[in-house]
Amino acid sequence: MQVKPTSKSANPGSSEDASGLRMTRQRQEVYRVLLAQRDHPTANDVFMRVKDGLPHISLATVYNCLEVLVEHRLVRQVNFEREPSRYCPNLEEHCHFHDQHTGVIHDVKFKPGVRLGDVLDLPNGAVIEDVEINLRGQLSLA
Amino acid sequence: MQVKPTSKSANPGSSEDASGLRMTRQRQEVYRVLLAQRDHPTANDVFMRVKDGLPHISLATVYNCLEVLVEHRLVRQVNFEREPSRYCPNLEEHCHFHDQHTGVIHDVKFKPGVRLGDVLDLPNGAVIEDVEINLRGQLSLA
DNA sequence: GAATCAATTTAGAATAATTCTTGCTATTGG
DNA sequence: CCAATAGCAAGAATTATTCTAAATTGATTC
Repeated sequence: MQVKPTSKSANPGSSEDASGLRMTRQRQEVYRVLLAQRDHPTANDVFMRVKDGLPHISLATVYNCLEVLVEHRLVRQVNFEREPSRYCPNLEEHCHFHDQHTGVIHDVKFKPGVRLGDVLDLPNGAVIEDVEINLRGQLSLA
Repeated sequence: MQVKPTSKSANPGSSEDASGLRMTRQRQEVYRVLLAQRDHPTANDVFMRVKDGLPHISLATVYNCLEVLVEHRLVRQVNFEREPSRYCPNLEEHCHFHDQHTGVIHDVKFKPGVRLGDVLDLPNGAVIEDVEINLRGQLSLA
């Protein structure tokens, strides 16, 4: 029934940011919350924080927003074992160290110049799309 | 009702193996299945395979056995994203490459002499208890 | 401004891997 | 043999996440 040309109805120009993502109020808030407190919160943590600014937001929406932000590579999803996913706005190549004493997750950078292929005996022709390195241990004071 | 046919029922004489684990028939079967087909099966995969030899085993028991084997470090638990856990009897230090084209998970060894501390900018005083490295990508034929 | 129309949000239901509970059986040490 | 402990089975419970369906939004075109 639509006689519409619909040429660009789906995704109007000025509503998207550089990564092609429509920045709705909810997505903004979710993203803002992640940037504001970089402690690798879970979806539920984010939910609780976002409610300050958007009291009517639903948990499903938080999940949707996080999913979209991850897809658009503005945010990384961090999984430790089978614990609830955590979210990290640090886009630098880095990995995660879970201090099991404090529960804190630290970002850990690679030393400069390190390349995976130098370190791992990768199968021939392997094209790596994604790397996830998770460490568990503790920070001894000694 | 039965007056105790102890001698050969389920668990012959020496009950524990080197790792202090009581090797029941169920744990044996679970472990055997993991060793027999090293394709990183899920708990449910293991369940189905074990049923050949032990038709009455329950899924809960498979989970229990896997948990115990992991605790005793005879088996490693492998988690990719939030997918069901997989189990790996390869005890060598290694990591995992998930070929998203075939779904196969390959074991990947470190190149000889590589140490984490050489590669990562670890926090001062970090004692690493466990390392998990997961790669995703594909094996290009070219 | 009104109509349009896909994208988005929402609330709640559904899903599914895993864990827990309970009762029972087997095994071990005394 | 007996008591104590460990392990097993079946099914219920848990829980992070996803799905569904209906309502809303908002950019664009008329």
